[in-house]
Amino acid sequence: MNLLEVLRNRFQSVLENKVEDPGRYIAMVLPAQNAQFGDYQANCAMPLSKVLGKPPREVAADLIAEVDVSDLCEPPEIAGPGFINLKLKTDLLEQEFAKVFTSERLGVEPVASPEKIVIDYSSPNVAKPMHVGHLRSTVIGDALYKILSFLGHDLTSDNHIGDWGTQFGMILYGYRNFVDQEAYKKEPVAELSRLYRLVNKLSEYHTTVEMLPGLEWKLGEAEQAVNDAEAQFEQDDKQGKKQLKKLRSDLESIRQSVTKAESLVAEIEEDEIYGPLAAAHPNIHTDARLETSKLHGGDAENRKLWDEFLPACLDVMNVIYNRLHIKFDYSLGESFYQPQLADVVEELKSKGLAEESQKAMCVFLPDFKAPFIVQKQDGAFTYATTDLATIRYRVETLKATSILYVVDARQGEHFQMLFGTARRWGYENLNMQHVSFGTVMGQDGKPFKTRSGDTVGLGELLDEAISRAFSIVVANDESKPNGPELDEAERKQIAEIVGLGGIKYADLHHNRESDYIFDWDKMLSMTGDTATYMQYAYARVCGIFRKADVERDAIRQREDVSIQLTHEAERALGLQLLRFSEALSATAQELKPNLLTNYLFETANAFSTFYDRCPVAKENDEAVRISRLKLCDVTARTLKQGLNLLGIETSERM
RNA sequence: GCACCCAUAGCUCAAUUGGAUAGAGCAUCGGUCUUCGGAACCGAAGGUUGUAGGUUCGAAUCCUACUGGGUGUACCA
Repeated sequence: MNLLEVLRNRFQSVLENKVEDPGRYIAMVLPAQNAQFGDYQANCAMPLSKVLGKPPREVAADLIAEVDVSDLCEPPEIAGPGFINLKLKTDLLEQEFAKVFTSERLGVEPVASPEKIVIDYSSPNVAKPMHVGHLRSTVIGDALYKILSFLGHDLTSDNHIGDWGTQFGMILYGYRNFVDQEAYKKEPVAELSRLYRLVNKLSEYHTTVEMLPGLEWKLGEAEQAVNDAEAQFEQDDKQGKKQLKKLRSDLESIRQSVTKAESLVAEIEEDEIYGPLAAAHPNIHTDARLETSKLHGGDAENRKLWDEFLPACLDVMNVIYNRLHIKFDYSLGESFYQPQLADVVEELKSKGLAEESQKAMCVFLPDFKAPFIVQKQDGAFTYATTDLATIRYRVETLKATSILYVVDARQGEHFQMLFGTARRWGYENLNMQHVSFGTVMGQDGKPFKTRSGDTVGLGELLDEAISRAFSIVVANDESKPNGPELDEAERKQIAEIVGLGGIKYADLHHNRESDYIFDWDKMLSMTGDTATYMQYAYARVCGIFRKADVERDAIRQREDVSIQLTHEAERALGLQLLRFSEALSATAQELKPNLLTNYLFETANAFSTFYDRCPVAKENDEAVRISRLKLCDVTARTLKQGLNLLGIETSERM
């Protein structure tokens, strides 16, 4: 049973007769902010006071009189301006706990109307090595997949791999001109990735050289503007001051771009290897694009190379996914939709949605100045086209009623336009949602650069996490009171669980919408609000059963002993465990895994307090002992289930 | 230029979407300590929620202006 829902239902039946729109008032029945106010609170009396024309405390008193919660709660109390504080009866908690105790699903009921949800996450680009940004999408997406599935929805995960874009042209060009066959044979993907970076660098060089005069001219203009403004500033007011400041900051940013451009150009030209290469390939930028359009146009040679490169790239990606224990139902990359793109554009044209503008085929949407380009001047399709084809496929073939995109916030505008176009195209009943997340920043507070290629590789990241976890596992094992308990293989396995859990948790426990600073030490820290803390709590519960030599199954048979939540810490833990379903609903509602991590942290916390205050195995009174063992059992199952839904594993020993 | 986002304790982040005294973790200081697993527990200190107004019973949250930062912005994905 979802306690919050039950309470809301009780309020609903009364509120329905009082106001037109009970919904918003019902939503004001909430978990208590502070334990001193009870377990739940209803905050609707204050806003209702206006509608009903009565003082809020009087409204609250009426509500209390009419809402029948006597079977659930102690008599409600009115506090402050009109808050209604609700404290659940302990014997209700005990009854409910008994139900959760015997429930496989820990009291979580499947949703009434399941949806068919396609969730799109990870979506790396085959040419570039995966980095922490992909990790964030992957980890959040996988957690949402698991949570929504557990709640009873029908989920399909789809890894929309970037395997058909401009970057492939660069690889093709690189392979044609610069490949080191030895290296390619040894480690094909590493070599391809080198080629990509090389071509990218050289073409960046040429575009920069082209841009530089324009930039320098702009710099001169900006300097002039600042000088003029300074001359005239003297008698000017705030307005002028502000303008000057603006001009100066413009100047500064242009100056920076010029410096950056100059140093890039100098770097290449002075380099013994890059310099001659750049000189020998003046048209690399357009030629690489040409390779892309040859591939798209069905060129046999390029297609053959593509067929050769792609499996190798996928293998490398799959190594990472396997290590993270993440699987996809589908991995339909951009190339999969390639044959459908022309048709999509035709359809858009025939429906009058797409029109030609500046030789490109565009969809113009009311709220946007920029067009949504579905076909470029040169006839090539864009990722907008692919994304539209993908929507059509997901709806018509996969039967999706809902599509979730776990993608970087920087693509927000793209998705708004995509959804806008899709709705006009005929998918107005489809629920499309951009599950946006913030940028992963470096220690300097600036976004991780992906182009320069000097980001932390995901493989190394996992290695580092696991090796740090290993030394902690060893240290802990060796300091156990009765000597070490784990052999080498167990230590390694636990280190992996702890290390990977640490990495995933670091991503999940932030509100996904905010940027966050990537920090090795925090990510892999083993204390505080971390996966380890909860994994450790789990291992301690298991330790109780093991040391006391009690089978958890045996405890489940003890129907003769009822649960008792007499001690303050027992009651707090019991109530917390009953809220699992509430936490999952909130997580699914907001698509925010951090709501679940918060819940689990609070649960582990409540357990640690209980564990400190209430003896379990040492307790002499058998009824109390069994009751506490039951609490321990549900704690263990809740932590394990909750962590698993986040893609984090547990171990009975650590 | 236009659009969107952000600013919360020394640091990293929360805040159930407008609720009561803004909470955690880290770091700091103090206590528990012959441990049912101390990777623990309890406590203290730390805040004019960027600034100034406004809306109302009530604002970190909504509105306006300002300051400082970020992102996107016609053919990369």
